[in-house]
Amino acid sequence: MRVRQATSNPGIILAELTVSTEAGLFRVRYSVAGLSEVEFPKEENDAQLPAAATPSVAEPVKSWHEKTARALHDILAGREAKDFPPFDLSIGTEFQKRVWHVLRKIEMGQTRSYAEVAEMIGNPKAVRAVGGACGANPIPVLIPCHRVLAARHKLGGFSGGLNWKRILLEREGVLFSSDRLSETPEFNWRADDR
DNA sequence: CAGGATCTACTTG
DNA sequence: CAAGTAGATCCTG
Repeated sequence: MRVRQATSNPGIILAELTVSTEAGLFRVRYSVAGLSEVEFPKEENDAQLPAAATPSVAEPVKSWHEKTARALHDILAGREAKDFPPFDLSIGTEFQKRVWHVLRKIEMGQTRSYAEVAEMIGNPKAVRAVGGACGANPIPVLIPCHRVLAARHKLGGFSGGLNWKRILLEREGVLFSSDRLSETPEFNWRADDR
């Protein structure tokens, strides 16, 4: 099996929009199949573009984007996101898609270890490969790869920068072993820290 | 074939 | 307890 997807051209982007949050400006992309990519705010993007509210986009994307924005805000605020846009995960390999699918089952506030995820997909020894699949997750936050920790509740890694993983987990009230504190500079988004 | 967002089991300060 | 080391394992490009 494992037929190489010759069709379904996943690379074609219909629209690239942004979602403005207290944590910065997220950049998201849509294909014909749905949300295909979420990018964490970068310092450069923070110098917000014209991005005046909701740009004019055709209807499929428009409602998808509303859901994306809402879900993003909800999760960042520590609230359960209920409504998601369709996801286009066609760029992934079968293995990665299996992992991403399982990640979606980890509810807010919960965590799993890379080893546990490996077991969930029925490939208990592919622990390290699971880490790779998490890192390849094209839709972070909405597909909660940040809820996967290393053994003994250590933080583990994160492609988008460990600080984001910390922030997201803290927002969800998850406790983790202070792995390594270093790694990142000043982050000042303090969404009303109570 | 080399390299990772790992893990377990030691061994050392 | 924190921090290395070694070997095992498996998916990817």
